[in-house]
Amino acid sequence: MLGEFKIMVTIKDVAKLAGVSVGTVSKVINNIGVKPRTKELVENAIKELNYEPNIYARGLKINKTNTVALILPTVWNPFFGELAFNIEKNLAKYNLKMILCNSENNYKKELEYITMVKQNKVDGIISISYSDIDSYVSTNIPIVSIDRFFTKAIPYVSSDNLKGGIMAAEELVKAGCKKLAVIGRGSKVNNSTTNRAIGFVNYCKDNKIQYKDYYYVGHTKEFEEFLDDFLIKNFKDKINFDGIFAITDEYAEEVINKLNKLNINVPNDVQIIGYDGVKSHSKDTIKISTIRQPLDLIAEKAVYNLTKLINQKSIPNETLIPVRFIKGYTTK
Amino acid sequence: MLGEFKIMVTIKDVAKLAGVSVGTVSKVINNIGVKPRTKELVENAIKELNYEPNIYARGLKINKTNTVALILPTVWNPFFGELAFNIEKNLAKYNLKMILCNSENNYKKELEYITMVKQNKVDGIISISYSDIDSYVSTNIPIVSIDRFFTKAIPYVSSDNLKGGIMAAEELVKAGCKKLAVIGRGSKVNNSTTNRAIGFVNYCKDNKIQYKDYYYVGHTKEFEEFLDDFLIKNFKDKINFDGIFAITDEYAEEVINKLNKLNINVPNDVQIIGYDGVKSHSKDTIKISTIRQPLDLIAEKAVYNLTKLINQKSIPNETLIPVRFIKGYTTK
DNA sequence: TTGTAAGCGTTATCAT
DNA sequence: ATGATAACGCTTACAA
Repeated sequence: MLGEFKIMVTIKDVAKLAGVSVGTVSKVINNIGVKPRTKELVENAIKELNYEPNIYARGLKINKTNTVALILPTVWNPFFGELAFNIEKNLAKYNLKMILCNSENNYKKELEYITMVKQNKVDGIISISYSDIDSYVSTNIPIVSIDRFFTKAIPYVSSDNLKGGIMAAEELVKAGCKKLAVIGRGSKVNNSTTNRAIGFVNYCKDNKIQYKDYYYVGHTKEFEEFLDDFLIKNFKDKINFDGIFAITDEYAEEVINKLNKLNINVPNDVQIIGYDGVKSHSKDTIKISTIRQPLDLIAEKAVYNLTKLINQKSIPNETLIPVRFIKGYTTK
Repeated sequence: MLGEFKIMVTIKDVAKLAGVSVGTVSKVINNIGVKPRTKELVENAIKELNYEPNIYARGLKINKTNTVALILPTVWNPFFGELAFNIEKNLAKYNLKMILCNSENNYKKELEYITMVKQNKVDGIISISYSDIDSYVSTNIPIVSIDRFFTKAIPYVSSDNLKGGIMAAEELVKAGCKKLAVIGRGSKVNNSTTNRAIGFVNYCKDNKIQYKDYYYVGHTKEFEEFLDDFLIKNFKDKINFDGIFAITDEYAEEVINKLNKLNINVPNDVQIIGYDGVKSHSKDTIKISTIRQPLDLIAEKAVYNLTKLINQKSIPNETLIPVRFIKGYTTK
């Protein structure tokens, strides 16, 4: 039965029982050349005593924790939930454990975890932060950012937002839309969403498609007004756009709900494409047409990059993961 | 700037700079009686050197990690996401970090984490497991279970399922229902859902209300058939029940969708109450009438109990958290 | 009140 | 191939 021994059994006990030295036991544990016969002896002793190496003693020597901190705004959210799930899964491949931190966008809590790296509590950090902590973060700790880049040279992994924006425009056009609009909100430090809008706009310009840009930089509260304004002005009496790219699925949903209230039918009057492709759980299906971020691949790459960093290898500063259009009911 | 020093600064360096002994520095760190003047000296040195105690060295001595493992099926799910969020939040109050493990109901992965307690990697465990790991778990490791109880004396925290079942019946009756049914699925080791059904049935019996029990013990796949069967038989030509208690919101949704396909209107023809009251994110609203599990309180209590356990204090084997009925659109 | 030093369990170096 | 031992950074008796 597990956990049966209150008293700790140490490498010394194993050595004594096996009739060898502690050094030899250590070698067996770490797979360093020992005679098969000796190895067997030691392994038997380990089994018999139910021995587990004490990770503190080991950590004190080799300065590794095999633990990584994941900092995100909150895991209570389908997007971050899916991401956290995938990060943990990928860390497990490297035998790394994940400490989870809900920063709730509080930069102090974020910094606390960065301190942990120095305390040797974690080997590295994967961070999704939209706070302005750039000036506190030094580049010589192993840290990988997801979804946004810092002003400093902290490597980041994100979906190919620019391409995603292009794709959204492309798909709306393919579906027959003639008058496009992009709507969404972003902060100064969040370039992910900005890039989506830029990609969209670029495509329209390059292909001479009529479009209007309603990308708003500022706070959530003001954006509500901004959004209402946009809808009233453009959909109350006439229908000014037949294709809308909402910068996130959340905004897409909001737009759809509000359009419904104005008696505008989606997708017949207006077609809508969102961004993210969030699923509430692994078997969930996507309803809104969207540009899906492959969170499994983003997680995989972020973890891979972090392990490189932990082992002092260099990695590219930017890693872009391709996105895909998923058709839902909001496009024809 | 954080993380600026590659070379580790130790307690010795602090002692030297402050002109005191390492013992004194240690005392300052651990708030043990030192002269104010000395304290100041040491604290200045700490600040100047940007010193952070090495948790491994400390852990080796005092055998504490200030880390707790949370084992759950998957964080990629609104219910567990909310729970994980709240657990982390409450652990933080005690200065405890949370290692997250998605077991995906794989008992081997669960056991791996239980081993970690022995390795001193974590101080304790909070586990939501529906696997049959009872025989592997010893009671002398600090572990608190959520939502189910083990055959062994492992303390658990859960919502008051029995009361919840009673409440569901009560509310359906209050809303005018005369012919009730409870439907849902449970496994042999999951007594949470079983208790909900029992509570429901008991209330009906006690109050002489017409009811039928469709609680199914077995696998998900078979249950699909079971559910279809139930609906066809009871709602295809006639309407046999006007009030249904679904053991979880998920099942409630399924029932509603399938009833819609049979052209049965909810709540006019049939009223439905679910269980859980899951929110996708903190600002989400509840749509289905439901018995809500207060995951914040469950988390709080689970963490509290675990800290007691870690400090060798005894705690009650069972902790029940009251539930509340939340009215949604599925009841009148 | 402060300093000294042993020891926590492991790894790694150096002999053997 | 194996054994003896120093060292990792800290806490904690105990001594001063």
